[in-house]
Amino acid sequence: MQIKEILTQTPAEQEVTVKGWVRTKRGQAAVTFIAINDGSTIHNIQAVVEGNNNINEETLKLVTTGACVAVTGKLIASQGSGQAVEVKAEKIEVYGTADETFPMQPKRHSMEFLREKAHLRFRTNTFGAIFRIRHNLAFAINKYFNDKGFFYLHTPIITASDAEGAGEMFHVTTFDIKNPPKTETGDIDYKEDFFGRETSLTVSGQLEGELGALALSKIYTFGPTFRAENSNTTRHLAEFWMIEPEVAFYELEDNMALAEDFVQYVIKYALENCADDLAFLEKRLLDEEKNKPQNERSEMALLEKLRFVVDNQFERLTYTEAIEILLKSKPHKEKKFQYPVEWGIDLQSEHERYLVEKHFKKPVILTNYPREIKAFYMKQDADGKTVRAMDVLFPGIGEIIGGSQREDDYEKLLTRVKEVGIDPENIWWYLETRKFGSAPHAGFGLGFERLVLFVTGMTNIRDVIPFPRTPKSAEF
RNA sequence: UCCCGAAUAGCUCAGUCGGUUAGAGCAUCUGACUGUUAAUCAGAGGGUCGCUGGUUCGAGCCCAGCUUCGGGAGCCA
Repeated sequence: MQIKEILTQTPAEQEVTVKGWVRTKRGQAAVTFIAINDGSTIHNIQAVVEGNNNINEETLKLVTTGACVAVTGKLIASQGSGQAVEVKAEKIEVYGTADETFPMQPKRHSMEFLREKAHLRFRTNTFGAIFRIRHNLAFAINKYFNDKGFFYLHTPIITASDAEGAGEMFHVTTFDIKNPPKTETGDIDYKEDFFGRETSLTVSGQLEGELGALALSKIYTFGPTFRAENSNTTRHLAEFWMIEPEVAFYELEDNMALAEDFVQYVIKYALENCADDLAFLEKRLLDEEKNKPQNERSEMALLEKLRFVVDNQFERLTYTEAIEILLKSKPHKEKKFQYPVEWGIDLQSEHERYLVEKHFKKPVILTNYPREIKAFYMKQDADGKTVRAMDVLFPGIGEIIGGSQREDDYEKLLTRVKEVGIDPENIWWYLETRKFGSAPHAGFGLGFERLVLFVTGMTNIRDVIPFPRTPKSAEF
C-alpha cells in the first residue's frame, strides 16, 4: 500500500508495510523516529522504533537519510502532535543503504546544487511536488481535449520540414560525420542518407497538425519539440514539450476563447488535485521571499495567483492598441525602455512585462501583429498590414502561448511562402490542403514547461522538467 | 551569442587593508536524553580556497587567461 493511502486509514492496530526512502531519523535513548516517503504524496509517514522490540541495533544503524526500507508494524494513532497516524515498527528490512555521502541531506539545498544531482533530486519535497503537479497537468490536458471531442494526433518527431522557416534545428543522420558521402560538386549527398534526404528533429508539429485538423476537425498534439538555439535563459530548453491544438472552422476569436478556457481548466484541475503539493510550494516561496527586500516580493501568494488567473478574463487587445498604451506609458515618456517603441517593432520582453505586470496585472492576449514580424502561415487581415496572430502573455513567464488563424487562401499563402524565401516544393503537401477543400482553421502552441513554471511558481525552466537539455548540458 | 556576477569543508556561507595555524551553521562520527517533527545538548574528525600563469618579502584576497555555474538580454514556447 502506498503511503498516500495508509495516511488516510483509521488506525486500529492493523498491520501495514511501508516501503520508501528515509528522509530523517531522530534517535533518542529509548525511541527512534523515522520519516519515510515513497513519492506518492508530499507527506511522510512516521515509523516509531521502541526499545522493547525485535529490531536489532545493527539494522537500525543502516537506517539513515536516503536509505530505502520496508517497515512492517501496526498502524496506530500518533502520540506526537505532528501527525495523525504512525507505524509502530516490528520489522525493518533495509533494501538499500545510503552512507553519509548521500547528497540529499535534511536541509535546504540550492536549486543549482540539485540541478547537478538531477538523478537524486526527485527525492526532495520540492521536486516530488513539481513532478506530481507536472503529471497532473499533463493528464488534465489530455482530459480537457478528450472531453471536448479533440483527437490526440501524433505528429512526427523526425521531419524534413522547417515549420517556422527559421530557427536552428538538430540534424538527424546515420552518416559517419567525419566522412559523409559527397556529390560530384563536393556537397554532402543526402540522397545516400537513411531517409534519402536531409532530416531534422521537429521544431513544431503544427504543419502536420493542420493536415489532421482539415479532416478530423479537432486535433491536438502533445509531444517533444527541439530547438538548437543557443538560448541561455530561465525560459528556454533545447528539448521541451509542446501542446498544439488545431481546429477546423475556428477563427481567431474562437482560438482565443479556446486558449483561455483550456489554460483556466488545467490550472483549476491542478488547484483541485494537487492542493497539498501547491500548499508546500507556496510555503516554500513565502519562506524564500522573507529574505528579499519588500519591493521585490510578489503581490500575490502562489494559490491566490492561480485562483486569480482561473477567475478572471484574460485581457484582449490588438498589437496596435498595445503600442498606443506603450507610447503613453511612463517608462516610454521617461525613456526608461531600452528598446524604442513604434508601430512595426517586435515587442521586447520589457514591453510585454510592462503591459502584463504593470498596466493590466493579468494575463493578456495580444492579437493582429504586423505581418512582417510573424510567420508565413498566418492569415492576413483585410488591411494588408497585419495578420490574425495571437500571443498569450503571462506575468513572470512572458509568452506562454503563440498561435493564429491560418491562411487558408491558396494564392495568398503561396505568395507569402515565396516572399519569405521558402521553396514551395518543400511543403507541397501543406499547400495542397488549400487546394482541396480548404477551410478556415486556427490553432496555437503552448509551452508545457512554461505552464508548469507558472503553476509551481518555480523561476527556472530547468527545474520543471526531469532532465533538462540546454546548451552545453545533456548529463543524465 | 552579448552584458553583469560568482566559484572557500559533503551542503549553505563568512573571511576586514595583501600578513602567523582559513572560520561558522548544518551534515557525519562519539556520548547524553522515555515522544521527536530539518529534535536538542556536549565533544571530535573534515580544506589542493575552480584551473593556469603573473605581481609581491608574502596571495583565499590584486592582475590576466581559461573552465563551470548563476542572473539579465536576444531568439522563442
